[in-house]
Amino acid sequence: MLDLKRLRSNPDEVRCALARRGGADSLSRVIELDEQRRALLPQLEALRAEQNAANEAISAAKADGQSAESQIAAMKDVAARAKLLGADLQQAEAELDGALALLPNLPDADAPDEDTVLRECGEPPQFDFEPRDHLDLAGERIDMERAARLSGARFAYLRGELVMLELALVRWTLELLGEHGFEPVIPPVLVREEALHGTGFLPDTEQQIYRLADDDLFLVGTSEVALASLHAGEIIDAEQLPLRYAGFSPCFRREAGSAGKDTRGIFRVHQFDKVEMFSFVDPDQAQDEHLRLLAIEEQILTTLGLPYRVVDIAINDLGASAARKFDCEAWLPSEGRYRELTSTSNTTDFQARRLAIRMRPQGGKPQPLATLNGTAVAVGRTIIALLENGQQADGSVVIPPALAACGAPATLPPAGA
RNA sequence: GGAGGGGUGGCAGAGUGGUCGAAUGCACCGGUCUUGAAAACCGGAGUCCGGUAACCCUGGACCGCGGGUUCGAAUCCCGCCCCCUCCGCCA
Repeated sequence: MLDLKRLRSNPDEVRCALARRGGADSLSRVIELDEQRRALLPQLEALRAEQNAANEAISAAKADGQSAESQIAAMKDVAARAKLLGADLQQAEAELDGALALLPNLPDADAPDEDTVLRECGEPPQFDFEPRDHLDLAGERIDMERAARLSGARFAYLRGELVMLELALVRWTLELLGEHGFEPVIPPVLVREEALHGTGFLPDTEQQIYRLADDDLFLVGTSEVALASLHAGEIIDAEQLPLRYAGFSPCFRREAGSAGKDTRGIFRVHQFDKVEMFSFVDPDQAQDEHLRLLAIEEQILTTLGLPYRVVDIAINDLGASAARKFDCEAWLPSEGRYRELTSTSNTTDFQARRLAIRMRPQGGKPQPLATLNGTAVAVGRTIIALLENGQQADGSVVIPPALAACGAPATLPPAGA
């Protein structure tokens, strides 16, 4: 949610910023509705003031044992007018809220118009054989045919050593994030609609979200939703910031509209596990924190020995809540190209405003804070990258030594062995 | 799932139609007193939306959330959310 006051006092600044992502038109509608609201509000408040004054007079009269019939009769009319005006105002506010909710966050001035590769790190492995893809390497340890029988397309059974690999990966990541000051969290994955509105996934991406109609609950596509809501409605002392959380949860995505895309394997599935970083910070620290999250993502990829590149995401692909976004894409030998593994967004005060999360500077007034999120490890895709980059001629896979300490096997035997 | 009870300011806790934004206590901040501290005493303090350039001032709103009744609602009525107790069920 954008700041109405800023929008009012600097409409041109906001319009220019929004124009970069094609949202300038809806801005005029918001301004119009805001003016409408502010025209109605004082009228209603004047009537209320009149009522409040009359209430005192009536109570005083009654206390003195006098009749207040004439005043009560007069106030009936005022009450009736206030009721009508109140209905108008309510309607105007509802329309304003609706229009405001449709406006995306203002992009960072540095966010590019086109995806921009910032750097490539690590060397894609050279094979003296034709590299296999992750499904071939995994064999029945990724069982999609049986999963399809159970649940339909884009589901998988993860089996055997790959389960141990996942658990080691998660454990290792949470420990690493702990060293960076992130508290581990396992959040609910079924949430109410407000949480999705608050994080900007609604009304932006409804077709991606599973809904349990009987219970009015939604399955989250990322623990970002639950972590952001952790402090919803709170005022946090500035000295307590930054607050950093590492959420571990399954994620659910309908993938409606991606028919035919990435249909082989577990690159794009309806359910996957993910460790997500989430930070609440002073707005002045938001850009630094964003770079910090990106650095951690890179540290993880580097330690896992995965070649990757960093992409500064184009404004049109930011999503409603992000002002700037960096993706890390890992090299996939079977495809001969980089594919998205992690993503980190600076959502500035956009989510904090919607969720009413504020900070209180020492002795000062509450003000919005900034929130940021970043993938630490998207387990499924990371397993893909580990399998494909660590593969040997015989189909076995060498697992990065860092994971051994958390219980991962040093090598995975070839499929079917 | 069944039966009851309850949601009031940072916390505890009064208030069942009228000068209630809300008693009282604790905690908090400032002051007086004191060599200093404690105690005592005095005072202050919430959030949001307008009027405003404005943290002064001023109008309005906020007693879980949303409606309704009424001249007037923390208080009465309806719906929803949440918490607690008992029974049943259950990983």
